[in-house]
Amino acid sequence: MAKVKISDVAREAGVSLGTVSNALNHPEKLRPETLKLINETINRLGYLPNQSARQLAGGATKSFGLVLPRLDHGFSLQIASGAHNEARKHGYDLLIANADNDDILEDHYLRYFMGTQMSGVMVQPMASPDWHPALTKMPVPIVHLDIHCSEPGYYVAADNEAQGRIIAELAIARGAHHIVVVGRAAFMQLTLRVLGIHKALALHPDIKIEVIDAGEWNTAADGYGIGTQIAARPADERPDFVVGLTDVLASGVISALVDKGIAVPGQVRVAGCDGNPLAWSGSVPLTTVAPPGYEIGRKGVQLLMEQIENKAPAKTKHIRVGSTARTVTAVTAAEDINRQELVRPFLLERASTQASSQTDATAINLGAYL
Amino acid sequence: MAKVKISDVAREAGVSLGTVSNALNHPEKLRPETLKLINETINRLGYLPNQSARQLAGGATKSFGLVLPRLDHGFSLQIASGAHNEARKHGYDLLIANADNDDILEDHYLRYFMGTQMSGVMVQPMASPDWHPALTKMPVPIVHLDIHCSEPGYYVAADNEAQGRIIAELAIARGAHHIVVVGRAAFMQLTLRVLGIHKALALHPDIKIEVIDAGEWNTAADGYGIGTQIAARPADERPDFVVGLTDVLASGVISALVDKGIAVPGQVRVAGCDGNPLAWSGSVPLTTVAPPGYEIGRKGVQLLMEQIENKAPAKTKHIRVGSTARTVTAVTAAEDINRQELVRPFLLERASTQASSQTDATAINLGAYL
DNA sequence: GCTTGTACTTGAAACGCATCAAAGGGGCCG
DNA sequence: CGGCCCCTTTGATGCGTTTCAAGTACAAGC
Repeated sequence: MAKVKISDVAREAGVSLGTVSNALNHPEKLRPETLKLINETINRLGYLPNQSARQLAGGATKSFGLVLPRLDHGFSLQIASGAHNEARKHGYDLLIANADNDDILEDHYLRYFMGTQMSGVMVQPMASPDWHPALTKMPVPIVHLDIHCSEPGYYVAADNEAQGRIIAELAIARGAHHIVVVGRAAFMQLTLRVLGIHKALALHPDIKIEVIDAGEWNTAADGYGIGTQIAARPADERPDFVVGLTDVLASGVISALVDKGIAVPGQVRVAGCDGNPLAWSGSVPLTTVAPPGYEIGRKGVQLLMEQIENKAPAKTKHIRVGSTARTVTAVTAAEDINRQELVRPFLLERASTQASSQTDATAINLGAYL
Repeated sequence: MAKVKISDVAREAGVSLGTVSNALNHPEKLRPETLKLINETINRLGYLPNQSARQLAGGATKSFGLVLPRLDHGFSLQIASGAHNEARKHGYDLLIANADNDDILEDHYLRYFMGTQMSGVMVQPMASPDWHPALTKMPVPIVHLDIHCSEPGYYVAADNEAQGRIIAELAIARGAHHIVVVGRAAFMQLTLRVLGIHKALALHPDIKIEVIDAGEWNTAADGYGIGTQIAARPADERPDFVVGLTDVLASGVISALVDKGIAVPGQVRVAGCDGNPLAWSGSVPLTTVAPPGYEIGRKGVQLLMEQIENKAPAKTKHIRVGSTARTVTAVTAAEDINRQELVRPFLLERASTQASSQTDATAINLGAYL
């Protein structure tokens, strides 16, 4: 049961070590008969190249690492999916690690990947990537996903503030008079969404706005609680438009309202803010703003490729990917899964060597989304 | 920007190579001052151990590989989640690869993992694992998940036939007279579910049963189509109980029925068959049979550990994990996520050196589930 | 028959680290 | 002061590859 190594194959095939190696890596250099003989021997012996040795001897392998905060969040999955397809397109493997909402683990896997001679690494960080500047200085290309900060480095993110604006304008278009925003803005992304909502509503002082904290984890149960509370209000204090900062929050709110006999969207409209078609299997349609996770993953790999191919790439590059508002049902969600290759959202790119400040002032044409 | 290696650290810290290595792997062997000095130097230089070299020199690392057919299927995520937690508990890392429904890729990643000196590898295979007996013979522990075949090897699977029985008994308990099963039994798992349903209904000849193919991919859209068709039937030809072989199918059926003005569950009851709380964010509750993905992942890692720790383990071990029927809503689903550590479903284990035939005849006490 | 060139093949030298037998440095006892 | 033992540190060795300069064999051209 001892592992078969390259020297075993060489001896068995009656050729030298280097020839077997060539058969694996530069088959065009070998005479067809030799190649055939070696391949047969490899199969007969069940030889499997030791990746560690290959990497050690040959430098980086064609594979990327992706560290995600959780796997059960549809948005992360869309990122993984986009990154996967783009990586395969360039002939790279993609390995995924689950940090399980634990920043120690996140750091651990990040170091692991960087130490494995991965060609590049991507993270969807839980906190700001100021978090460990040491890693950014490593000689391994790294791209931060779904986050947008002023540190030098490579980032691909959705424009969360724009998402807030989109939702707000949606509410305005629907003639809302009283909006309730549900959720705890614990993460930067959510904070920006709230900011966007406020900015958009600044022009409409007649619309009343209220923000309700939903508990630490923004779960559906939290949403259900808030929904119940809203339902209990006298009709004239009840909002006509509820925004869940997260789709599951919105979903919980809907459940509660419906349970209490309040018509959705008849009496109260509810919108979400995650746009998570992969996870949305609800029978009731939900209008939501969809940050393009798939596209973020794709762009992330492209940035990695760019760093690999250019010897002296820009030190900093920020990409913002636009979002779209849409109504998803289980049916459209399923279609999306098959259609996602076609998605080509509006992109806004900027590259510079030290222009972190520039990238913060961005005007996105919202008209196209509504 | 050249990579810092262990010898750089050693020189800089004024100690020898082996000492730095010890600081990394056997810190207890070092004098505290030395350890501190080395750690400081490591941080100052930004040294990151080369995993390839470590693995090459030191043999297998403490990490497992998991190959999944898709990431956007909640069931696979539950597996990943269970495997992750169990692996971490034993101090192992878990790396995940997405085979993207492509058996070439599945094979590719499997070989990749085996070649990387992983301590063990798990697959949720797309086809039968007869598929590549060569890999099973490799000197790397391997466990097949969610599949149950007669080949020697290690398997952990849900009892899909029992799932069918559970659903059928649920229908009987609800007084169903006419059951429609929706879905294409393209995979072994689905076939077994249908078989279980038929077996359970064999005792009730008065109940009419009908199986409707839903198209190749069993999508929500397919379910919607079938739902529409069911709704269009005259009331007396309409079933009073619909089983979706998949949760998304059931979801599509519900959408269609509701759209056409048929009350669910008033006029027609609908049940699913995936039990996918992680993905279920619908506002309408769905009753479903939940194959314990989390538990399968957990058991998979345990089998891996067993193979690693025992020098001469059983050559074959099949584990079947029971399922539970339950009603999930977005709210309970979210709770499940936090509660999954506690799930301890009914287990049925068998171990033997050549008893592949035994394992096929299994009686599970269904009473406990209903 | 000798030279030059072409097409393959060879094997030794890294790659960066873990390991382990051996050496070093005290402290303690006789 | 010598001998012992224990705790800590050393550095040569090998892990399984890739790479590449050097080698071989053979054919064509003179």
